[in-house]
Amino acid sequence: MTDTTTLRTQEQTTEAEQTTEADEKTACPECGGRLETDTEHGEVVCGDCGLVVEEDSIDRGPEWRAFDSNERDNKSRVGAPTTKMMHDKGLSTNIGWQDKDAYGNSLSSRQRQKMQRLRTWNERFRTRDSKERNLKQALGEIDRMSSALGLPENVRETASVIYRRALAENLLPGRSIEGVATASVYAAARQAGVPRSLDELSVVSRVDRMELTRTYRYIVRELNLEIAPADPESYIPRFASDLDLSDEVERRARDLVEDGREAGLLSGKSPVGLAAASVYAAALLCNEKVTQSEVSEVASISEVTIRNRYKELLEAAEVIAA
DNA sequence: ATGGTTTTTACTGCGTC
DNA sequence: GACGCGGTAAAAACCAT
Repeated sequence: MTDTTTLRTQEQTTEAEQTTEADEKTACPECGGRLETDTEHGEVVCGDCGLVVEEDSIDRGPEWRAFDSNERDNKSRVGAPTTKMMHDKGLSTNIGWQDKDAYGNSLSSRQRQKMQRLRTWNERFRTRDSKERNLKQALGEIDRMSSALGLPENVRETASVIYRRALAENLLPGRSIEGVATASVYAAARQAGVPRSLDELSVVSRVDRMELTRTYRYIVRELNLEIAPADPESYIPRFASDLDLSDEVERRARDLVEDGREAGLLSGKSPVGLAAASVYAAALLCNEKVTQSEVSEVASISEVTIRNRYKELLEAAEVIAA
C-alpha cells in the first residue's frame, strides 16, 4: 500500500513536472485555456476557467494560511517552542541525566564519564553565557541612568561593581535586572557622597519606587553593604546650584544643618527634607529670592515638610547663637 | 500585623503685588 | 485675583517590633 502510493505520487509528480514543461502546449479540456501547475497544493489548474485538471499529488504547503511573515512564524508548528522566560529563549542544549543512549541502552562507564564531563561543561558555558548577557544589559542600564542623573564616572564604576557582586551571589533570580541595576546606582551614589533620592532614581528607572526600595534593601542586606544614612549636607550643593543660589547661601545652609545636628533634630527626619529646608532658610537669610515651591520642586519634597524643617532649623540656630 | 513617627495631601486664611 | 506663605487635619508612607 505504502509502496504503491509512493509510486503513484512519484509518477504524478513526474507528470506534473512534465505538464509544467508542456504547459504551453497542453490546453484545458473544458475551455481550451492555458494550464498552470500549483505545486504547493499539488494541483494542475486551468488558468482561465479554474478547472482542476489534476489533484492529489502532494500538498507541500501548511494547512494554515498566513498573510505576512509574522503570522507565518506564529502559526508554524515546526521547530522547538521558544520562551521569553529564558535569556536564550530555551534554545540551548540540555544533556539528559539518564546514562542511556538514544535507544535506551545503558552507557559504558567510559561513555558515562564522558557524558558527565559534557554535562558539566555545557552547564558552565550556558550559565556563564547567561550571566554575560545579563551583565551587559545591566551595565547599559547603569550607564543610562547615571548619565541621566549626572553622576560621575566613579559612581558608575561602583554601581557596576555592586551589580557584579549581586550577580555573583545569585541575587538576581526573582528580581528584575532593571531593579537591581537601579538599586546599585542608588547605593553607589550614596556611598560616593553624591546621593540621589529614591524619587529621582525612580524617574529615570523603569521600575517603580516600591520595587526599588525592596530591591535596594535586599541587596544591601545580602551584600553587607555599609551605607551610612545620607548626610543632608551632601544634597545642599546640588539644590543650591539648581536654584542658582550663591556660594554664600550654600555655606549658610551647611551651618544651619550643623546647628541642627547639634540641637539633635536631624535624627529620624528625611535628609532630603532637611537639606531643602536649610537651603530655603539660608536663601532667606541671604536675601536671595526663592520660593518654597521652587525648592520643593528641585528637592522633590513637599512644601509642608520644608516649612516644618526650616522653622526648626532657624530655632535651633538661634538657640546656638545665643 | 501593629503602633508610632514622619511625610504628603488637601484645604484655609492672611498679606502683598 | 494670583501668588507666596503659614497653619491644620487627615491620609499615607515608613519603620521597628
